[in-house]
Amino acid sequence: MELTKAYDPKEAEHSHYERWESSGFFRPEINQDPDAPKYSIVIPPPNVTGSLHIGHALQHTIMDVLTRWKRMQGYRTLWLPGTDHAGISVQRKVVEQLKKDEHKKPTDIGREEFVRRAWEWKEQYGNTITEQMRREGASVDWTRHRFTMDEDLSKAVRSVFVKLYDEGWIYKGLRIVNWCPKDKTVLSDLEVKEETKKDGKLYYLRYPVNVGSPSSSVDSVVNEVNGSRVTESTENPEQEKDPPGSVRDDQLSITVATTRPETMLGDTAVAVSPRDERYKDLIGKMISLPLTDREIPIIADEYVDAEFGTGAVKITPAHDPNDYQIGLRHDLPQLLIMNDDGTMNAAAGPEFEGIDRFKAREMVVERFEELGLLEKVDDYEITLPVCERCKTIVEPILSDQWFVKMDEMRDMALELMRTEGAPHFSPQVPHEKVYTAWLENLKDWTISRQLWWGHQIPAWYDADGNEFVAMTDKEARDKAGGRELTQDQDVLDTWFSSGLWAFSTFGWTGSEPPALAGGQNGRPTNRPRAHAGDSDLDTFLPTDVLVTGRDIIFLWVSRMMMLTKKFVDKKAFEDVIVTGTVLGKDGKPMSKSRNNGVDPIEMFDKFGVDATRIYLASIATGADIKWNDLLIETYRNFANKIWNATRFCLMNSEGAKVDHASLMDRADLPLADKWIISRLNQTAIDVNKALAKYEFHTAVSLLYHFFWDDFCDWYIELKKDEINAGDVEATTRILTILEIALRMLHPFMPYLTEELWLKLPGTSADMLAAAYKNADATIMLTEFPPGDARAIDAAAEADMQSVIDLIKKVRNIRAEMNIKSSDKVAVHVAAHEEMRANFTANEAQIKKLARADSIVLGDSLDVPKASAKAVLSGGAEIAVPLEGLIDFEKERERLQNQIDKFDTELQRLNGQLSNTNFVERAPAEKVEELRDRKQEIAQQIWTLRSNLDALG
RNA sequence: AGGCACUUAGCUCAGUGGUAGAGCACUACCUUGACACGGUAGGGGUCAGCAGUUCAACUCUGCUAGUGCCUACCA
Repeated sequence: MELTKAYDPKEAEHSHYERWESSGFFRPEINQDPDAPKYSIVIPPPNVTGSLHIGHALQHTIMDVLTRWKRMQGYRTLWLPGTDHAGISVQRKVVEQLKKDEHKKPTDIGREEFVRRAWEWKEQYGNTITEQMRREGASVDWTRHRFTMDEDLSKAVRSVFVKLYDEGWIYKGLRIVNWCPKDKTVLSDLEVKEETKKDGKLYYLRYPVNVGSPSSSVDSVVNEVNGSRVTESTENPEQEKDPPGSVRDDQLSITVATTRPETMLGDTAVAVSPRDERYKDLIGKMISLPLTDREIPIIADEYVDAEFGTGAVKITPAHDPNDYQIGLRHDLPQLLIMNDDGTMNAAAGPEFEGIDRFKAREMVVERFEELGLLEKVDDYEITLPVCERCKTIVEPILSDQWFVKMDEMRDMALELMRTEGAPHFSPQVPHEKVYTAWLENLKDWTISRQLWWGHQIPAWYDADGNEFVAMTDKEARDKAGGRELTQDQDVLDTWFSSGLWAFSTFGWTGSEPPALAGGQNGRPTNRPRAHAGDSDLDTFLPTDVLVTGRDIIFLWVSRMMMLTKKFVDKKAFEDVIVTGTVLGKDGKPMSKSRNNGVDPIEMFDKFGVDATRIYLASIATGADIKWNDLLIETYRNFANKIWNATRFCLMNSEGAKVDHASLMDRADLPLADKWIISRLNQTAIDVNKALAKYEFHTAVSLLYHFFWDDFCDWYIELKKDEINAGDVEATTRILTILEIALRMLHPFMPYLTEELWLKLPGTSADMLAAAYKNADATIMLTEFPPGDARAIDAAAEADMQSVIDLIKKVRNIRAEMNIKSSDKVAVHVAAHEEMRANFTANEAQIKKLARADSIVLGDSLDVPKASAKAVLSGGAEIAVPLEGLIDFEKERERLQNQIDKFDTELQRLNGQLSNTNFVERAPAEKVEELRDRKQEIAQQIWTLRSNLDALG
């Protein structure tokens, strides 16, 4: 069979996936072993609106490597795919479409029609990412694909809501929430990001105090304050340190500082510190709030920091969370002055009604200036809360919303961490600590959203506003005694349904036991084996590992942990692998605005899926990485190397085929074969260990160097002559070694390895792992090489090292002495008997790779002066006679160089060994090791010196 | 403000209480019957700085500097 000269990834990517999928290879049911242990992963469901980005590719690679590895190990393996309904994102797409196509607003078509169109949108565009996942080679079980708004998952959502409500863990109430005026919905704290504005302003507004019956004491306070602190000039440095008390004597007033002047229209008090001497006597007085006809009190509250600003704070309970709390303490009215779109409402007064909040801000400031009440405006760097998705500045606003009480759930999660260390994070530092700390400070979770797309809240109201929470409207009506009810118009936060993902995807609906018998809700199952008759919930939960990014540890991971514990009484997952961030070429996070994004599909096209995958796997777990195409190129080249190594093996494979028996009787095999078998098994053992620890980069590095350095650079080169000569036994062995190596590479490079494996002579369905007996031939169902410790042959490795050392030393001489590659040399070796025997046994290979025409072995060297020399480890010495070719100056330099290197080491060793502290306190083994080393080096230096002297 | 992490070759990054590594880049040679997406041989590092623990520190501890991330507050 003839392969093309260079590997073309597209060829291999073309057909295998479809065959794998349609053959059911991705399904756990492919496993015929009734006692197979299970392995399960649920995918973090990407948004239906999303398309694949490099972060997905990274996470999917890790999940697929684990899934394929475990499947090959014989586990009943499930990687469950799915998508998230992504409330706001989809809603926005449909709104845009509606506006563009029909110039309509959602309210023009009504809720029912809108939701119908959202489904339509989802059906039409929502599978972009699932198609892209096929390209990635992701071995997910598509027959178990779930969508967060599937009927069963929706049922699960309602069950959870009802249960939490009944237990008092879900409540509805008026709170200050984060409001996005563009999306017109509330957001949870986690959906709000911060943006720093350097050009922010701090406005100082003067509020006149009503002096109904001024007491003299007030006057004196005022005067004192005024006299010592008030200054008009903003340039006065005094003022920076010591802000003005700002109560003026001509018109008694109090100055407040604010970054949001428009909210003064909703002020219902001004607060000062109870310990602030400046204002002590103003407490209880009233203020005529400018631009309104309202009078508001001056109150004292601990919250106020006398040192900050003017020491007086305007209180707007309906538009600021802290003010809200103060308002509750002092029983202040809560005056809402904005509409849901960020414009001012009637309560803001006729002058401002209907005006946008930012325009209103300007107007308020202008009016204050006209009234002589704008004391000053300072530049002020401010961080603003913005909507994570649309970047609109979020407005804190008083609103009636649904919340989940988190204290008990938090305790459950903390308990799991404390008692079981669950989930176990990789890397553990810093995530375990961050996760725990976050839980400890957890606040209630706002779960209602003012959207139409999503799970409508299963709460109904009668005409009097009584609340009925139930699974269906019928149930609710029954509860209400048949009265006419209307359902709550809000939907649930998308993360509410995602929080159930670990168990809702396995058929849990909360009402009945899952379809497949067994599976009582909440029954802990500690059985190690998963049996065919069990429900998915029993079989696959807890899942083994969750692979995700840092950004959703709180948003999703923690909630899934809590809700799964609460409703199924199991851990959602044992481990969490937290991937790092793939940064753009400029070292900054990828973003549209920076235009530094990397499209994984482009990478697939340019370098191949396998090269991209193994590159992504080569990034240390959790580490951020700056993107660099050159690195993928390394693995593109690696793929080509594998391709060509296979090509070489196949070129001369007449009569040979993969045969594992050929590696069994190792004792009689040539050194190179013993050596490569030893290396192969050691690599397999180490790769398995690395994967078990989620050290994917270590596994990649082991495989890369085994394949490239050991297998290609040495083994193939050593065996080349035999194989080219048609030695069937030698070819059988190399094909067998190659086959095992391909299996180890498969989880990382599925397409290439499948393509090549199928081409190897002798591969067939008979070679599949025991659990997959009836499946068609595929590398993905062969056994992942476990590595056999008995095949590790230290003596063979040492002998091979000796041969390699010899060849390298001769090559070095050749290169440094500028010997043409076509010129053969004679190699003289002085070595002890055992070593000589080793060299004799491998003479042909040494001659070939060192380009020597003769090897002269003896006790000592007997060569002309015009020879280049070197020492080998193990006390041997070599010489290459270079009659007429030698450059004595160059040779002297070369020898001196070698001496210098050894000398540096010798100095260090001498230093250590002459230190009595070291000799006495270091482990005897270590001391012995250094003494041996010193002796060897001293000997080598002596040899090199005498060679140098001999040159004259 | 608090917390955490990072700083290793020109670049991108691994790594370890006991001789400092890879890929790319660089230098020289090689179109040798698998592969130029290749081969061979090289050059290149006070492991950010300072102090401490230790027989021994790139590795452990503390401090300093720079970088990045997270959490909270921000009238």
